[in-house]
Amino acid sequence: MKYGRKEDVLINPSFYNLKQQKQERIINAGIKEFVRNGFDKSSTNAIVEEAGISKGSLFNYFNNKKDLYLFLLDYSLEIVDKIIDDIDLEDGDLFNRIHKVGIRKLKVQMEFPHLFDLMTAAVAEESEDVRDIIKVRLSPVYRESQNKLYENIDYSLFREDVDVEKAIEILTWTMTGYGDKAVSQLRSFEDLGEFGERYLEEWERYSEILKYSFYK
Amino acid sequence: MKYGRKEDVLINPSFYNLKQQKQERIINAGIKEFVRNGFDKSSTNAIVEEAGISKGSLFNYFNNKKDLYLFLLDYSLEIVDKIIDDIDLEDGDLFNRIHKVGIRKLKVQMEFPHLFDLMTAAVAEESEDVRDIIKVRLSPVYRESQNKLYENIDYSLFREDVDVEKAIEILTWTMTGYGDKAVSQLRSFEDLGEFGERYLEEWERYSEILKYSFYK
DNA sequence: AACACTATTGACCACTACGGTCAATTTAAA
DNA sequence: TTTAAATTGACCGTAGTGGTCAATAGTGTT
Repeated sequence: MKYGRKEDVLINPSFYNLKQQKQERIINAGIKEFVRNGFDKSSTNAIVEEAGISKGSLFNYFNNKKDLYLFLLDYSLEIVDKIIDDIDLEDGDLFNRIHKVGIRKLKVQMEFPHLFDLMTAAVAEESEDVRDIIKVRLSPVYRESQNKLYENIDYSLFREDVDVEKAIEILTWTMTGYGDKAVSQLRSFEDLGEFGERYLEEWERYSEILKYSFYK
Repeated sequence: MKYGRKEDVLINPSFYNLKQQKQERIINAGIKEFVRNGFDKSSTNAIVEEAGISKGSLFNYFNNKKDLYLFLLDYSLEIVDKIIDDIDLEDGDLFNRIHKVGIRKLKVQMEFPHLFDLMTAAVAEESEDVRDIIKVRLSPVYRESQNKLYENIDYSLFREDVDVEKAIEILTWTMTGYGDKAVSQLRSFEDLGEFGERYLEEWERYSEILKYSFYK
């Protein structure tokens, strides 16, 4: 057989035959461990324990630790790609655009809480085993996302006396800041749907403050 | 001898006889490793390598890994305490107060780049060997710092239609955001003094934007 | 009930890195 | 030259690593 030999692919296709719930448990367990400890110091034992499967199963689905990592990275990048693709370039209002992206991100985070953290961790990853290939796979997505998120933005909506670049930075930092705060409070909520609504609603308050400050 | 037995103290006093430069190298190496990997996964081998001393020396100065960690934590907390004590309660302008604290923090970070990160990492530390004692030592300082930083602030300076609580959050997130950005750019500068000046100068730009937005 | 086939397990392997020790060596002081 | 103190790094028992694979459990077919 020329194509599809086991050595060529990251993953054993039988992984996709698992119940979706189990797939998600494995994906989340892997992401969580790699985010927390980086590639080298992450333990496959810890992953199987968190996922509630055996070591043998994990290494049945994935050839080795590295392939597992790369699968998770690709998995995350595809999701980001979809979000980027969905950006509506017609709407030049930065606050609208960020709000829409926020909704999409939130929905993903309900299923995969640390998925976006994996990408920021990957940027800082130092392990020689994966550093080079991370760069190859990550940088085009990064470039694209940065470009498209700010493409065709209507800067005339901003007040003339405000430094647009710095304003956008403040907006970004506020977003991540509020995101972190929300995640840290998430433990107390059981109904993630309700939490999501509250989250988006309260985000509007922050957004309004900055919009009032930065817009004409 | 009743007091000062080696078992009772975190540190062998001969550590203080070392040249200050060497002390700082050891402190920074330890902080860096513990911040990056947490207590359990931090390696004393990595620390001695980074510090440029031998394993025997490290365990001569400190009884064990745990005492080293606690020494570094206490060392950091004392510095934070000093900064808190220096807050001028007469000045009710939040922006002024934060600016002054920022200057103090910056000076510390010139000598100990990751010192404040050790405290935020300590909050999230999960190792059972140190988790309990961290809480005991950390929480009073945290409480004090939060209280005093916002004590006697003149809220009448804020516009009536702005949510002060959220405004302060935005200010905090902008501070940490810009701090992170600055640290990530720090590699390219050799003269830390000059960098510090630029840093504070540019911080003023962000501060002005928010001040203009939030104040009457 | 008996069979065939796949999915899943966890004991096990060779190996690496760990925290900590201490006899031997270097350095500094007297 | 002698003595004392500071520093080293080879070495120890232990624990945890990524990965394997014979054995077992589970499922569907006849």
